[in-house]
Amino acid sequence: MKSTPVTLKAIARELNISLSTVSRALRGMPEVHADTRAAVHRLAAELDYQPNQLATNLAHSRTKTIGVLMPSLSYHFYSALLSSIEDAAMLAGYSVLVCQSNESHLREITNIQNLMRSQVEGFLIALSRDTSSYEHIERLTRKNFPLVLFDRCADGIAASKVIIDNEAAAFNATEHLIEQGCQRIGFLAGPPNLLISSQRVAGYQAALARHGLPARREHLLHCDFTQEDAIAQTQKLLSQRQLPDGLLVVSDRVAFPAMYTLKQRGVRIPQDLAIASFNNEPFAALQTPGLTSVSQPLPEMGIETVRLLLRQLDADHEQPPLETKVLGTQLVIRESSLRNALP
Amino acid sequence: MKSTPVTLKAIARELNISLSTVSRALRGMPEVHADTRAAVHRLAAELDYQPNQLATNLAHSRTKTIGVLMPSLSYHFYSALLSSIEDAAMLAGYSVLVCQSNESHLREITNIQNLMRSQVEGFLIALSRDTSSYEHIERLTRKNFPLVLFDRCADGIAASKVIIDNEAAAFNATEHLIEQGCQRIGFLAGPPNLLISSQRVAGYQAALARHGLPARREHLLHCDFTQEDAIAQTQKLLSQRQLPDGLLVVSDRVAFPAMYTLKQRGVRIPQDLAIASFNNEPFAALQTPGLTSVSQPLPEMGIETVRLLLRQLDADHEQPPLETKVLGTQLVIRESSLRNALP
DNA sequence: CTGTTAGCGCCTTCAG
DNA sequence: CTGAAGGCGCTAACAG
Repeated sequence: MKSTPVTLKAIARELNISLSTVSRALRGMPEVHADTRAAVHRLAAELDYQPNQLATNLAHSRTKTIGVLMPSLSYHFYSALLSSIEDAAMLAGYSVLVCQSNESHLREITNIQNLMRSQVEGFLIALSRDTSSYEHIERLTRKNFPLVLFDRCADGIAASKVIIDNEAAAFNATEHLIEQGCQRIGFLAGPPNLLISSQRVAGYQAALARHGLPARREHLLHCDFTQEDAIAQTQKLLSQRQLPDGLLVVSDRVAFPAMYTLKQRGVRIPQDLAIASFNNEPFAALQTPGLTSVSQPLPEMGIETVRLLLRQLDADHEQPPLETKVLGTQLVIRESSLRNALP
Repeated sequence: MKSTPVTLKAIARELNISLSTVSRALRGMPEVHADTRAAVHRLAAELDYQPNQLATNLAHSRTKTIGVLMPSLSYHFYSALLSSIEDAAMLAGYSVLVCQSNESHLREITNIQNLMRSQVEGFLIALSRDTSSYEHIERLTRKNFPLVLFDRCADGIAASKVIIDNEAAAFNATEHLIEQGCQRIGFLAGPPNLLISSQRVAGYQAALARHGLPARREHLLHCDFTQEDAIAQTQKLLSQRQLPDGLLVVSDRVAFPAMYTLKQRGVRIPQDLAIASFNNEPFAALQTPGLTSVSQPLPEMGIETVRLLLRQLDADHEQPPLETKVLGTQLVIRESSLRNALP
């Protein structure tokens, strides 16, 4: 049996004063008599009064809430990023409503609708893997609804963005493998429709070209981010006539199962095959051998994402300035790619 | 410049009909003329009308929302559980508001307050590591506020609970190590104030006793769930005079860094030290050697948790029946603990 | 310093 | 079938 919630009206009645006085007292407005204020606070505490945020927000027509839409919280990358986003938002007095698209285009659309209905004041979105058209996003931008895309972006959407320089990062990682003596470098890339995929492929190919290495078609494999597909694609790679001696991987969560599969098949890392990956999740350091991986500046990314959104939120009734923030990355080198140092 | 949102009033004015007719039409109430209804729907679609959920909820005094409070979404266990909770809740027409306590007692308290203000109709809570008193929880139970504790529970709280049989699971895992020939089994346990810790310790000690093995004080180490402490405690274990030849670990996220440290130090797994752990995260299978781990029925746990809450939600104005649901687990045996099969 | 009044956007009687 | 009126809990002028 739930007791009826305590309202302003209730404590006003109890104290025989007006509702608005109670409201003022509780919100610490100056023009309330000390005694009244004290009495109100005492009773409120006693009754464990909690303001109804729905009502407050409705009255204010302002929720101070932002909606965050991510592919999946079970990706370490996103859950870690979420923490930093929440912190930055809280610092600015905003709270956060999170939704997972589960990599589904459809769910992304309904999530956006739900968040809209919840009156979020702006969006932070990383697109789902299966998002193939951007009508739902453009509906927001057309209304000038505050929006920042991060990590998973798409070309041609007129929105602020926070990304890393995927091409440069892939270039560097590939070049690192080349410097370690790799001649035939494969790429376990992400789904082809994701921009992060194609950008990383571009960087990878640029590095190969730069060093006069051929970009073999059969060494470029696409895989979604599931463990099953990671294993399947790795096996596919292993079934080829000419095996690669270096491998770039689109993300650690693909690289882990790939390494596992390789080790199972007796491929020595890095002697037979050197590996470099993206994201530098905590487990990368715990792999045997330690996994070389591109570290993304998660805290900074969260802060920047929120900052770009706040800028739009504050620029009320003005043309919000669009901005694309490109963050730097760092290749964290571990044993999985270190062949030169080998005996 | 954000355009003003579309309201019922706006489309009523536009159509020269009353607001309530619009409301009825949009909600598919039967008593609306087909033509009116069509016109309303058309305009609503054209204007991309989104009902203001704040207002709806306020009018209904019902949010159909439940609050979920977890230690951290970056633990795979919790993010996976969240998915199943969200699915189950959605199926019942509820949405979910998630908060992370970040293992902090204080944050847990403020999270509960915030969720209360957001008018959640009930709570699903896994206690934080640092939660040392339960006043904030009992304040809820005293009001008969719908609440289910899961995974991280505490004795003496009068609430429904969904847990696994920690003692039995630890017993089985320990016994498995004994059967594999381990004589000196250590336990990298969790923080002592957590019930899951002490229950697992109890099961571990019971198994030792059952098989006439001594429970050495120095082989029982407590560690929080951070990677740093996992490594530190493992090193502590290794610095002892008599090393254990078997090790139970409170969770995979502790076991992974522990295995890493052991391998670094040249300890062979399982030959020198057999390991079993809890949670059976996806990466457990990808370790070398594969990590033996207690698998928890995540989907079932999410469903049960929601079910117990719904039961309270529906039992409006009646004494909600308390229930503790104990779920079974399964020990997934992999190479990290298989000594008998060794050559 | 305090009370009254009028909304916020929507739902729900109750009359037509 | 449709409209008008009151209310959800709170805030914000506007008077005293």
